Amino acid sequence: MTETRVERKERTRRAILDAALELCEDSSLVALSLRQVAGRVGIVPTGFYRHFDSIEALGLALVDESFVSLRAMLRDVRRVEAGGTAPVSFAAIVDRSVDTLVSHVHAQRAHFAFIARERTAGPPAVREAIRHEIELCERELATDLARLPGPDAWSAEDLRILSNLIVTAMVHTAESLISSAGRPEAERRLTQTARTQLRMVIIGALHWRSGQD
Amino acid sequence: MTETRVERKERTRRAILDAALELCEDSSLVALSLRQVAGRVGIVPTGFYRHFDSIEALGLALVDESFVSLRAMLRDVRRVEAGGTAPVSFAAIVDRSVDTLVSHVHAQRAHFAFIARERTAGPPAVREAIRHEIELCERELATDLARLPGPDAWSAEDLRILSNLIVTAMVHTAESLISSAGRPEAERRLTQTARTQLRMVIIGALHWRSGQD
DNA sequence: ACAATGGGTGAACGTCTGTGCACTCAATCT
DNA sequence: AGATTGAGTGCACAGACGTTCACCCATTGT
Repeated sequence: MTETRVERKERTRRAILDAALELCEDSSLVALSLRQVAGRVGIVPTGFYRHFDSIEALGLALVDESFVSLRAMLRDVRRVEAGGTAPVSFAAIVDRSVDTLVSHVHAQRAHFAFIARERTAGPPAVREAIRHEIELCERELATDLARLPGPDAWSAEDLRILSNLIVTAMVHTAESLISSAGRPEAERRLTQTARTQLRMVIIGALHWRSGQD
Repeated sequence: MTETRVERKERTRRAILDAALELCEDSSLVALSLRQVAGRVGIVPTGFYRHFDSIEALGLALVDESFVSLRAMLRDVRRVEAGGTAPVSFAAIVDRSVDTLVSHVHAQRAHFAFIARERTAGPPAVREAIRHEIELCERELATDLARLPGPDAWSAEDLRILSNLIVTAMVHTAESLISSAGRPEAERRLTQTARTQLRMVIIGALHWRSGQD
């Protein structure tokens, strides 16, 4: 016996998740059929039920999996920010953060594409799950920002609003990166755009409540 | 005879467009079937072909229609900006612009929801059409911004990047407004968030290239 | 008055869909 | 050793799907 029973089951489950991720890449979960997935995996349609109750349940599992990738990215970004004890410039933080985003989007294309797509087009339960996860990310970002120098004038509400803006911009950047796959010059351009936008936002936030008319 | 022949055809065409817009509201175009649409309209499935070659062609027509609504909004925003001859504050421009966005999203919910959803989840041709239209909007916004006071330090590239950021934030605001339908307090909160974000971005842009570290 | 047009019909096709049910048989438990 | 479990099978069903074709018949152009 080279494989235990639970191992074999887990392997099939993984194959189903991978197949689903690939198959819905150019449409959406709502257009994905149980039979397509089973066919791709190499099992009979009814075998699918041994692992998931429905395509929607599969979708929720894919949400979990995708956000593991996204949180890994956030951890990397945070590690950069808190890197040395010496104070670093905002511009440096921005550049490193964008680089981290780009490399993670490359490494986990399918997961980021899944989130971007199903966020607006998935089954209601999937949409809601993604919305909730993103909200958690925004809250995490807000507490990170609170630790940065210069936020004395930022209220809790301002932090929430700023985090929301930054996350929105980064989600959009990820979407664009995904749809520009394999066009390096377009990607460099997008990267530069993201850097500039993030800097503008930070500068705006730093002058917030002091530079109003 | 109360209706001419072309009128009757146009009426059926409209009914198809409306039915499709409603039916794909809680899924996506890629999950919409020709038979569902025909059934809702009250014609036999084959009758569909008298008006469109495929669901995808229908989708492209819906893109056109939806962007008529979106451009009407942009026209309203522009009218506010260029309102009087007296110089108005950026804050006032922002407030009025956000109000205009909110009221148009209310009035044309289905169109804005369609754009937001199919932008990432529609058939490839539809996605591309939407991406292209949004890019045109960004260019228009860039030329509008160039006319505003204070942009002496903004290069053409800066304008493009700034427009992209603003459009992204507003698309996101529209998405949120749509998914918060019928919860007035959530809507007011979103409106306030959008206002603050837009102000932060403008302030950041105004300090751009002068307040860098 | 007559012929042509074209929006809408209705049946039929082959294919794909989700799901139910009885089954096998190797891995696991007792 | 023997009983149990459970992942995967195979068949069958009813329904939805896109598309074809020949067919109406009211509106139109002549």
